[in-house]
Amino acid sequence: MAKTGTRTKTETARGARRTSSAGGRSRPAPRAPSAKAETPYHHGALREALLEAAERVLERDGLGGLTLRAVAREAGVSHAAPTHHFGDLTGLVSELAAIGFRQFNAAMASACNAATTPLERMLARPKAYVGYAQAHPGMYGLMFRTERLDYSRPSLHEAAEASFAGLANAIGAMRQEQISGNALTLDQGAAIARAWSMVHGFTTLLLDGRLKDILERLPRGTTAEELLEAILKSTVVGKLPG
Amino acid sequence: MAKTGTRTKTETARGARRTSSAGGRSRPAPRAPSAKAETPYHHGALREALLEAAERVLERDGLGGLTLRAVAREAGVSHAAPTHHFGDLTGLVSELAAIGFRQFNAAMASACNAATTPLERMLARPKAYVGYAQAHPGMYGLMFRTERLDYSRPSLHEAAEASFAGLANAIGAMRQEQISGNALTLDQGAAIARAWSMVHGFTTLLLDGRLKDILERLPRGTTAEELLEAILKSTVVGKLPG
DNA sequence: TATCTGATCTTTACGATGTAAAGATAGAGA
DNA sequence: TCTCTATCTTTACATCGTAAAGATCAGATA
Repeated sequence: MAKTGTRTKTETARGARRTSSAGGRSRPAPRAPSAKAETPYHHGALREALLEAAERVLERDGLGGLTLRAVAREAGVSHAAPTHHFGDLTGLVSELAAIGFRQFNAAMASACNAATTPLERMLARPKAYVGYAQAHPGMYGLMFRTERLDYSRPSLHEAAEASFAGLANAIGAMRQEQISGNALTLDQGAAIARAWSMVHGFTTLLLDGRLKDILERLPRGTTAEELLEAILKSTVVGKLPG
Repeated sequence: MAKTGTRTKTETARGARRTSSAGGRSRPAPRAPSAKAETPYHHGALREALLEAAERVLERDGLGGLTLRAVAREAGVSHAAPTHHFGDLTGLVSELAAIGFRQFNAAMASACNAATTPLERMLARPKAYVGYAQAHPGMYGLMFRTERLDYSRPSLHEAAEASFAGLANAIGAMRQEQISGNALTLDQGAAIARAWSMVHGFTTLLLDGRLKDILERLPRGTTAEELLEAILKSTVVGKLPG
């Protein structure tokens, strides 16, 4: 998609760069954490810097703004630099999505650990799911909306797999069953797919603003979180263990 | 996204014009159906032809292939012709999405009408929902995945609104309540959001291939439809009226 | 120490896209 | 017949992804 923005800056913002001039330039270990200052010659840690830049661009300008060239600009390198580290846009996007999945998994795990009562244990995970998506809508869109993901990349495959495993285990715990990785009964599969579908669907619709109609018709001031909780409770009624 | 395809054809394929698609394209008033290879001067019904071309491109090449220029090529007109009818890509995409919503609503309505037993009545709508998405994955992606939709366009707004109204009514019927358009109780809102979230989430995950893991672990040969049915029945257990 | 080598980054180039603006064309009315 | 206007085509430009060739630096080697 061609950007129609007003920016007309010359592509290679080499002005900020700094030619070696400062003869000393001893940069043994990659970059002291002294932020910008000296732009390094070979940078030293471009890969990580590009991923961080990409996340900033994503959350600032949305999925449509996440381009190879925009990321390169954000990181202050030439537009072709990312290619060397990620191959192509799909590569960068996939690595960023892997980071997203890891953040996502960590958020759910920590929420589960913080839960104490059975009811809390039941609600913690889905609430963390939606909460992460609300806090990082760009990342969530990257993980679940983009078509440009390459799941054959080990990092992405593993992170996404871990996400699924966490879900399956949570459902298994709720049903007081051991869910083995191998086979599932139709009942088990339905329980997993149902939980995932509902939370993922809710999140997608919420981020797309499609639940606004419903929220506005609810008693004054009802939040999305309250709606989610009502859904979860009605779904799970009478199924609390113990 | 720059296409990296092999095509090198000159943009304005003014030679191959006419006779291409056997797909009807009746063109009412202008041009007697003499079927001579004459390319029409002003075409006469470009707007409709472009929308039909767009749907073909979408289902053939996916969301990423749906570009203004590709649609213009498919319709055999210059690349800038669509602009006059739709303003920009968002305009064309939004009008096409409106068509999709109308098809979608019609599919669900007819499925509901065909249902006879209470159980069928309960399953007909969600099954038609998923069925439409499976039959028209490109269209469904256009309606629910694209960010380039302009809901301020009356045609799109109305079609999407009708879709929501149908859902709300169905839930109301299931709960044997009259759901007025104005206000909703938390219970009602939760029921509507829950149903929509679940079916939409299931559809999205299914189209994205994310349910493959589950399906493969289920008893040999279990289809997505059977999984959906299991989900629906487990959700609705003991709530059938009558 | 001086040079070579490979990895990293920059330049340059090309075809693709969306969109704006100006030119051409034909159907409808004067 | 002539002009007007909506429709369609050409031309132009900024941006995008990506390939390929040039520049630069870190570390190994001689």
